Amino acid sequence: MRKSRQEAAETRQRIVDAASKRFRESGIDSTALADLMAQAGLTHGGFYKHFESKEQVVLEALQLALESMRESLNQKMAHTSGSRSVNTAIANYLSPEHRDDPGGGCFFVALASELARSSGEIRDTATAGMVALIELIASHLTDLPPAAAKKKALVIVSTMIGALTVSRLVNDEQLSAAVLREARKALQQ
Amino acid sequence: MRKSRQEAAETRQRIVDAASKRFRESGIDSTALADLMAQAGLTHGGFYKHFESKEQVVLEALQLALESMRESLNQKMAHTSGSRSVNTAIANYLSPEHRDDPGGGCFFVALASELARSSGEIRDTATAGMVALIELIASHLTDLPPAAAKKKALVIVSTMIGALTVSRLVNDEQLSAAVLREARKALQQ
DNA sequence: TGTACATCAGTGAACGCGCGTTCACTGATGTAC
DNA sequence: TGTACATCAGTGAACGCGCGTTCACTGATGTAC
Repeated sequence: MRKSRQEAAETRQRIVDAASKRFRESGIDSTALADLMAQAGLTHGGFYKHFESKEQVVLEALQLALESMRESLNQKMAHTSGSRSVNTAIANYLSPEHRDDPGGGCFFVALASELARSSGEIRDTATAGMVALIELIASHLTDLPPAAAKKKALVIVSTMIGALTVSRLVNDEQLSAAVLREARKALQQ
Repeated sequence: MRKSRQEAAETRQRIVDAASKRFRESGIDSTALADLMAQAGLTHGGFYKHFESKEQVVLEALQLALESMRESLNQKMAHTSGSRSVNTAIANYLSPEHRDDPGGGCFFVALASELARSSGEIRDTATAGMVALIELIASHLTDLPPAAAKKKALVIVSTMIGALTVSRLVNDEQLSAAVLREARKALQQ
């Protein structure tokens, strides 16, 4: 039952895609490899034909999610210029749609606690992804000199991550919506 | 080897204390009951003499941590009045000491992702704790009318939680310190 | 107050389950000639 | 281009381990009289 190289590469990609989504939805520890493999239409035994360990697929899933968030924000920000584009990014990030789609959303918020306890390459990759996100926002704050733009971007990113976290945490639809709305209003200008 | 009622109550308290700390340090799933019991100086078998399930000790550990955070903030805010007291709360929350003591700090940040995936009483308790925290902050924003104070408190709490999350997530001491500092500057006034 | 019995906090072994990982096997694909 | 062999993607069973939970047991505490 050997598969062609292309099929194998596609399989591998399907596993990483599934991992990236399921980890964000259910947490890393709570997601079994058998579940990922089933999601990709396979049985669990074949996992190690593609990855050395669970940790490796975590790393690749993280990389994929970070890249995809960066691209998505970049694309949305491309339509407008300067600080208006930052407003667009904020509005997209702090939307009910993002809140209700953890599997397709920000990896930092979906897995903040697990990432904070990680180490090695995963921690490094998460840090690099965070730096890239901050720099992406800062680079669009063209009204400010670079140093001030970076400082402001730190606050914007912190508030975005915190507000999304809180909006997902609470059980109360009204409060959840209010958190997103007020954070948006506070950050946009 | 039966223990007196008082000793048993003390044992129970020790287990909840250990749980509250270890859960925040290592995550709920990653903390074994045997570990909690060892922390309390016991063997694992006795756990069910005090609790019905792991979920129950999670709930009580959460309640304890929320209450303790509320009390600690309240106490620190009592020394000054009005919006100055909010500055004190912000400074304490967004401090390197808090960042470096997850086991004794904010439960929301230490376990955000696990709490967001929880349900039932745990979710309800987390929501109530969040509401209480927001109201605590709002009640000290005496410059503003209540509705505006609550809206502002939502943003303050979001930024505090986000900044602490980011400061713990990144691997880079300078960036971590800058996030805390800039968030503090942005929120204080 | 003292005595006899019931209760129950704590122990340590055991159970059952899920999970990461390994392994022998299959048969289609890739390669060497 | 065709043939023979090597490779290897995927299967499904099995292993080993950790963990939540249960259980029989112990002996000190609590209670009834």
